[in-house]
Amino acid sequence: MALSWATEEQASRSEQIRQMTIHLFHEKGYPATSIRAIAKNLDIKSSSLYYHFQSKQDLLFDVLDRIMDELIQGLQKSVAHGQTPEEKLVAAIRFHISFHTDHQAEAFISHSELRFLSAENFRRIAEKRKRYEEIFQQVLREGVEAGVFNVPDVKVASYAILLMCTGVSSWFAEKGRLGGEEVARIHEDLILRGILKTSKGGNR
Amino acid sequence: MALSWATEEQASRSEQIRQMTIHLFHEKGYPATSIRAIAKNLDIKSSSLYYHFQSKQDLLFDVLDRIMDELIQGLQKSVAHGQTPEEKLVAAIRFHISFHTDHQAEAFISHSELRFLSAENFRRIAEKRKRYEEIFQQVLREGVEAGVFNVPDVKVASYAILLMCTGVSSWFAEKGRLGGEEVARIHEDLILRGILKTSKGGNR
DNA sequence: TTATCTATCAAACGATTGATAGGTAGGTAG
DNA sequence: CTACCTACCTATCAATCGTTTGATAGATAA
Repeated sequence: MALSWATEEQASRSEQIRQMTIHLFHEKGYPATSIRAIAKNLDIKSSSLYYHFQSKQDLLFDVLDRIMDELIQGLQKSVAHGQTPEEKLVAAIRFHISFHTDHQAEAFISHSELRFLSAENFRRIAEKRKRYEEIFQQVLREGVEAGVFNVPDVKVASYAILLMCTGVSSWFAEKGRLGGEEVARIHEDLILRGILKTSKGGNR
Repeated sequence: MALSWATEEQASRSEQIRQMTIHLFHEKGYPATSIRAIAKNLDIKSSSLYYHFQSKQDLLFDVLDRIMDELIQGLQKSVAHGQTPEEKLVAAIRFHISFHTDHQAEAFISHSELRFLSAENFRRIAEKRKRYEEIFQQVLREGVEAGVFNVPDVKVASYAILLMCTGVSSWFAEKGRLGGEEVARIHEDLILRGILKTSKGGNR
């Protein structure tokens, strides 16, 4: 059902619109991206977009909502693979960073364009973001209760970790000096050494 | 000379415009903030703004340029107070976070509105951003050379640290559970324990 | 064949955008 | 008094905005 189009060899027009929207929102942001610009890049007229989406706001919400679903689903799946809190945290960090290196545009707009959502749409997306953050916070809490993590404030720590990794999407370059895996490893080390009670992560 | 207005009891009109611009850019961003909206909030007409600034782009650059100057100047001054690399890093983190909690709007737009600068203006601001980052990287490099920091990649580490703290401006609430100093202390601990060779930062 | 659905188009709507031109009240300087 | 400067104003410009309307060619279904 959901995402079934992703496996088809040819993306539907709706999906083409979503991809182009993500691309342009990443470049210029929601207010500076006109409906006409999205249409022009797909070689159709702006009025044709309204056959697929009700409004520009509707398009923004649709795109962000799907990104949040991908994020939540991926994170849940990654964390489920780990047994100990430490393993779960590493899996979570690894997923979070790889998403931000592999889907830079999606990751970027998933927080940069939040303020352009209508009040009601913002509420719905914010709720999903909270769900995403709570998965991280749950892992941290488990580690604290198990006595392996030294975290004075779970909420602040989760924000610090998330934002550190989220920021990767703003500077990471596909063709850059480092690959996504190396970047992920460096962040894992930094975070683990920062919160583990027994200092394990040496120089690898 | 510069910033002399800041000490006057009554801000000049130019400064009023800058402050209102920062406020509105923070709320809505550059493209969604009209010249008329800025003027209306100051009870003048939009055409009057053009007496003080040449263009909307000029206003954006002026605002961002001054923020970057404040950041660089403040960071240099803070770091100069420290003797050891560790002291310098703590001072840098403390300044960076306090700026992001005390001047949330300025800090936020100093990275969120970068993409709306013209090519030439972007070049100039990006250069100042680089100068700012290089101060952090220099401190880290000193710590590595002195053998007290364990940092596999100075550039990535500096980004991780900066972005973690920069992100504070996106969630920190003046009236929230934690004050700016507590937030700063938590981040200091996390970072120091993450990069120090001898694990000092215990639970304070 | 006839009817309906899909996906597009041209044309136009009022509203808003950044910016400019020209004018003017009030203060300052010679 | 005269000349100039400061800081605003009114009025207007072309361009662009999101959106709506009505029409249409082609595919699908009865």
